[in-house]
Amino acid sequence: MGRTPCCSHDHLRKGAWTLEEDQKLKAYIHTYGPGSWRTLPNKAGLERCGKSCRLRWFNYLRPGIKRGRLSKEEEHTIITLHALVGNRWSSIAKHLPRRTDNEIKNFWNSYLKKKKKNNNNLLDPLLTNSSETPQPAEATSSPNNNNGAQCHEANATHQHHTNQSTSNLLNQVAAAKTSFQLVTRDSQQPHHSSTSARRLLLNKMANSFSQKLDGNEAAKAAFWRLMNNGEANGIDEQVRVGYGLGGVPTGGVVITPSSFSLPSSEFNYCTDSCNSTLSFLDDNNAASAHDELIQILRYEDDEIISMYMPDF
DNA sequence: AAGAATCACAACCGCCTTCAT
DNA sequence: AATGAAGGCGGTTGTGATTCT
Repeated sequence: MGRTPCCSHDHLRKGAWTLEEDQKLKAYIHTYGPGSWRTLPNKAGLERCGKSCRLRWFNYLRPGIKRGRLSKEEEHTIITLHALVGNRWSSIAKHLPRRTDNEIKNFWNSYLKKKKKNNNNLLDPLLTNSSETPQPAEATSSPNNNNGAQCHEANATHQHHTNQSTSNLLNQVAAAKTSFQLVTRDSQQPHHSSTSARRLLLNKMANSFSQKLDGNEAAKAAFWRLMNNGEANGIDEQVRVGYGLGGVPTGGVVITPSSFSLPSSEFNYCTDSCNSTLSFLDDNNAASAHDELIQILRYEDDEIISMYMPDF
């Protein structure tokens, strides 16, 4: 025998809440506090499902909720966190005080539509609604990816990138406004391993470019030159390694122009400029350090414009 | 000025996990 | 241990407001 039912769904109101209903809900919670959503509607004199009351309270009536347009900083935070954790709106919301997951979700969905409209000349699977876009027949799931939707999108992008010449891609890397983000499955790396993890991921990225584009070692060398001598090439990058994002089980390495602002207060990360002493890890060390790279996101002007799924 | 298109966002739906029974 | 509702969450829809043509 389980719990008693939350409420009979007969004769319950739906749709927009009236001012009177809001006042009843607020008055009840002010007196008795939130919770016990099962019994709340009856006690508060509301003809609503407890679930509906909870939603109304958390997304609209709760004190301290910040409404209105998101600031540029908040947008950056959302974009960055979304790149790391995906559509985990409640997790993202924890890093944006006074904002609700619903609001962030709404923002992202309308943001995506805007970006899709603005970038319709770019092959941009990350920003493309897969339900609206026919997928290539050969785009299949990769065992490296544990997210079905992202996997689908990522492989489509991978195909796109493999069709580009190395020089084209490196030119994009060289463009001051282009940056890459590497996202991994596992965030449980201890902080002290960040450096080796970063080196491993950079190494994989470089290998990926050389192997998957045209197998040209020169491409990898060029990639490293760009990464290691960014300043000399007019590139102003930083490499940041972040783990343990508020307990969210993900992490990543972010390579960005220094103008790209990460929510540093929310991350437990270390910052380290690329240097010329980066060494390639051997396979054994690599496996123990961090071999869970699942995707690379490409940014321009701080906005994600494509995603690359390596097939290591 | 009017209709169409787009945007913004509140609210609902359904699935999954947690937990009371 | 099994059951099933509550709670939490992400996806989606409906609708009023705004902008465009």
